[in-house]
Order: sequence, then structure tokens, then C-alpha cells
Amino acid sequence: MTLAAQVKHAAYDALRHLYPDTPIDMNTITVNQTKPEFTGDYTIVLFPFLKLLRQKPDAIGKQLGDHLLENTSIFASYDIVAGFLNLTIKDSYWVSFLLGHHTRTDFGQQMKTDHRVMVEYSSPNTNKPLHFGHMRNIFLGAAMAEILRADGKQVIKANLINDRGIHICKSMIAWQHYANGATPESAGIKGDHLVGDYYVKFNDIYKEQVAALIAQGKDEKTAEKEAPIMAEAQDMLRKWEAGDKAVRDLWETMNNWVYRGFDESYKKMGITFDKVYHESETYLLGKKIVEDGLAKGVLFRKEDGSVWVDLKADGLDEKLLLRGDGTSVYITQDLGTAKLKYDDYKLDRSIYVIADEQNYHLQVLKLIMKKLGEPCADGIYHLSYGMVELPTGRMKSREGTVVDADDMVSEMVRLAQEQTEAAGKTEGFSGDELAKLYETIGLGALKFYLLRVDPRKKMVFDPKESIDLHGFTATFIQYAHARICSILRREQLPLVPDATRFQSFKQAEPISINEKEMLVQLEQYPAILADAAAEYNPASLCNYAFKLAQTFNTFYDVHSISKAESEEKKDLRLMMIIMTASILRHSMGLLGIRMPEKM
RNA sequence: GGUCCGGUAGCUCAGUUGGAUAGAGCAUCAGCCUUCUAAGCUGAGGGUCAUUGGUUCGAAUCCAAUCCGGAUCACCA
Repeated sequence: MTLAAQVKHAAYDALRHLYPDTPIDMNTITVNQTKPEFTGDYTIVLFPFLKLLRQKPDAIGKQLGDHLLENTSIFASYDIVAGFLNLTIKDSYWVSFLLGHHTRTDFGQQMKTDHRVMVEYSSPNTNKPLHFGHMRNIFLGAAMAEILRADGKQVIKANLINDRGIHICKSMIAWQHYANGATPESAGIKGDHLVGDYYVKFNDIYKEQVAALIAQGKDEKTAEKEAPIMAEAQDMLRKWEAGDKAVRDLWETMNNWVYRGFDESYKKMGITFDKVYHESETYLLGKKIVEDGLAKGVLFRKEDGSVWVDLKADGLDEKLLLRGDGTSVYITQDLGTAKLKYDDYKLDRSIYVIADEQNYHLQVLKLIMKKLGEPCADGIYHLSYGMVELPTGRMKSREGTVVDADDMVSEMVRLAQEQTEAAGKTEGFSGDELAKLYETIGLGALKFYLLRVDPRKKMVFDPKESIDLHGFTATFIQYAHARICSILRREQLPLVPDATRFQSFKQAEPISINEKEMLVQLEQYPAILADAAAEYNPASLCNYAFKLAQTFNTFYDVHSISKAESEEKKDLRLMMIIMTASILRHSMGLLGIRMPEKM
């Protein structure tokens, strides 16, 4: 149980004992961390009891404080300030906390349960390379998967590749017309970028054709429908669904180019998956689900043969599930995938990391599954995140403002190198070590930048700010970690000492304010981690780790560790910084950010 | 227009189930390296928590209305 919870329970027991005739609800007890300007560690708010007990705050505070001091072992003293009971925790509590946990590398982690969770993220289309918007998705999904795993869940990291549909056909058509058989090898371009180039080409041609038709006097809608290249793409989609060999072969070839490109990008980003789904393998199941729904009478068919679901009773509209020509739409394949995921793993929860522009889509998906009586429906959870925007507004591929993922990673690594060299911190490293360090810093900065904001909020990507390695950044945290490692090297201690090293530690001197600040934060890590899991919010880990690093830096400035006032103080501080480094590694590790031992 | 999300310092963001004088980072200004890594530390300035009303001992937080911004309401994915 966390310290804050212990305080709350102690207060509850005390109040019940002191006022047996007045029932007190646990929820009326508020325990906060004491503000730094007051003496104490944790504060019980007395106001809620005034009316209940018909006494003045000072009187209640005194009785409660006295009782807590006499009947529990964790409090050293108390202080009442205007309705707040500030409690100071005994130094011995902190000492035993340190002795009990400083050798752990998994402090904060929960026991494994059999609760099964799938986290789906990345989920790219195979018609263009990954861009900056994907990166928020990818890092968020990967971080959430690790956080949930640390929270005791059985986690399956899944990638759903959107490998079929009209968008792929567009790239294929343009490639057929304009590529002269170019391959990634012959063109010297990464496969995903090559295919993406032809998707762009398609759109250019399409726009030209529409413009030409409008010039001939057609209205916009008709022009969009009649553009010949679009008709070709649609024809190709039908052939694909019919299993046309030539189309399937080209499709396979081009997709494989893209996969090799993606794999390279994922590898660079340090991203892995446990399971990969392809929509080409699930859309038929989706169609089957629709047909079953039709048979059950949950869905209905219109005159043109298209199939719909009526969601008016749920405040939504009618939604198309199959086109008149029998081809499936976006949501059709999602129905199949949702069921398949559930059947594969018997999931308690299935998390979709998808941008908030698809809130409606996910709502519809869950609703349809529920209507169809599929058991997977209840577990569907949309982890909806806000879009990444530039200071000038939304990124638009049309205007060429989309930031490419591969470029972004190399740029950040390059900047890490530039700034490390400028700071003159390259001595004592081999070439390989430096390359690894730049990657650790650059990639860490990027991940942290994208994860430090509450995922639900849309965020602004300011290129100028993202390259800053000062302040609220991964670099700041990495630096604190490297400082700790440096001290441990000097003391000839491993990052995690064995349990006998501080076994005979006996506390003699009082804990200082700066020491206490660190201890309070160290103790809170398990609660922060549990909260990040419960709220699906990696940003709280970013905030916590930054604060911990900040507190360490101040502590480091105020107190010498190697030259502490006494051997006893030195040991105490060594245990503290060992634990600090372990928690920084653990928390940032969940976000996929490495902590260097030297920088 | 319907639905959903958001509005906190010049900028980017924190702010637990309502609790003490609303906090960080960046930017600006002033200090701190003969002492464990200055990618650091200390301090200063900077706020009508969009607005108005309500609930209460107490509201950035809860409720209502209004204003502003965004997303979505496709036989695109």
C-alpha cells in the first residue's frame, strides 16, 4: 500500500475510534502531499469534518494528531494550520523503505494477472511511408503496451496493416502507367517511399483529369466520378477482390517493398510487435459477419444491393457496410478484425490506438458488434489521441508540410550529435559508443516530445522546440541518470548493488529537506505507474520522471554524495541515488527511452 | 445544424476524488563551475484559469448558459 493510502487508512481508523457515534465515509478523507511552504509530508484536510463532528478544526486536528502519534508507528509529529493537519513521517520509515527497495529493478511493477489486453497501434496503409503523425500513434501504443504489462496485464502488441483497398490500387495504377518497371533497388529508394511517390503521382493525375472535365463544363461531383484514372483504380479493386492473378501479383510485389521499408523504420525506432494482422486476411470475415447480421435481421439491404445498419436509435445515422457491388468498405474489414482478434486471444480488452478524427468510426464499430451480439464488443476501447499540428496549422500532404518519419529520426540523431560535439562531451567514447549515444539522445528526445503531452489533447509540433535538449526533455532525465552513474563508478558500485552492501546501515542523523523531497517522490512511483495504466496516459510518467530528475539535480547541488558529512549520510544518499536511477530507467524504459550511463 | 473534444503566463504544457499564496519548461533578465558531469543549479518579472451565473466553509476543478477553436456527421481509408 502506498504511503498516502496508509495515511488515509490510519486517519479513517483514528476517526472511527475517536468518534464512534459519527459514521465517517472514507471518501470524505482527503490526503494531500504537504505544500513545501509548510512543515510536514502528508496533509489531512479537516474541513469536511467540522459540520459532521460539530467541533473546531484545531480541536479535531489535535485529537486526530495525538491519536495517530500514539497508535501508529509511521508519524513523527504533526502541525495544525488553519484546518489542515500536516503530518511528518518518521525518518525510520524512509530508512526502511530505502533498505527494502533500493536493490529492486522492478519497483512499481504489479504482479502478473491473467487479464489479456491487446494494444493495436501503428496500423499503416501500404500506399505511403510513415510520417510524423504515425509516430505519435506508434510511440503512444508501444508505451501503453509496456505500461499495461508493468501493470500486470498479459499484453499482445498488434499491428494491423491496411494492405488492401482503393488506396493501394491507386499506387498500383500509377506505378503501372509511369514507373517503367522501377523497383526500390533500381531506383535506389526505400520501398515505402517509392510506392508513396506513385500514390502522390496518382493524385496529381487525378486532379488534372478532374480539372479537365470541369473545364468541359461538368460539375465537380460528376467530374470526380468520371475521371478515367479513378475508374481504373476502382476496376482494379474489383479485380483484386475477384482474385485476378496479375493484379494480386503486382499487389504482393509492391506491398513487400513497403513492408521492407516499414521494417527498417520500425527497427530504427525500436518498435516491435507480437502479432501482425493484414486486412486482406480479415475483410472476408468482415463480409461474413455482415451476411450473418443480414440473416439475423440486424442489418438490412437496400434496392441497389448495398447493406446498411440502422443506428438511429442510438442517436447516429444509417451506416453503409457493403457497397452495391459487394465490395467492402473501411468498417467492414474492421468488423472482421475485431472478431478475429477476440477469437485468437480471448481478450478482456482490445485497445485501438487511433486518432480522434475516427471517434465516430470506433463508436460505430463497437455499436455494430454489440448489436450483432459479438462477445468482443464490450472489450473494444478506443485510445483516442489528438492530431499533431504544426505551428502554422495541420500537416497537409498536399502542401508538402508532412514530416517524414525516417527523416525526423535521422534529423534528431544528427542534432544530438551536433549538440554533443558543441558541448565538447565526446571524449572517452569509441566511435561506436558515440553513434549509440547520439541515437539514444536523439530518439529519446523525439519519443519524449511526443509522449509528454496528454494523448487526448491535440499537440503542436514546433520544430524549433523539439530540437531543444534542455528543460522538460528526455535529455534532461538522461543527464541526471548519467550523473548518478558517474558517482557510482567513482564509488566502484554497480548500478544495482547486491543486498548485502548496505545491510548493516543504521540511521543516526536526521533526514534533510532535500533528501526528504527525493524520498517522497521515490515512494510515489508505484502509484504514478498504476495511474498511468489506469488512465492510459504515458504523459504522467514523463511528468513524474522529469520532476524526479529535477529534484535529484537540486539534491545533487545541495548535498555531496561522495564527500558526505559522514559515512552514514553517504550510504543513505547512495541508496537514494541508486533507487532514483533504477526508477528513471524503469519509467523511461516503459516509454522506449534508454538511459545512458555516460553522456 | 447534430454529436464529441478543447480554451490555464508571450509560447508549449502540468494541475489527482473540489482544499492552503494556481505550477513547470521555453523565451527575457540577474547570479553560480579550484569541490561527485554547468545538457546543471538559484533568483526575478510574467495570470480576469475564455465569459457570466449557480452549488459550498472552499471552485481552474462540479452544474447551467454564452463566446471562441478543432474534429466528425463519405459507397475515402
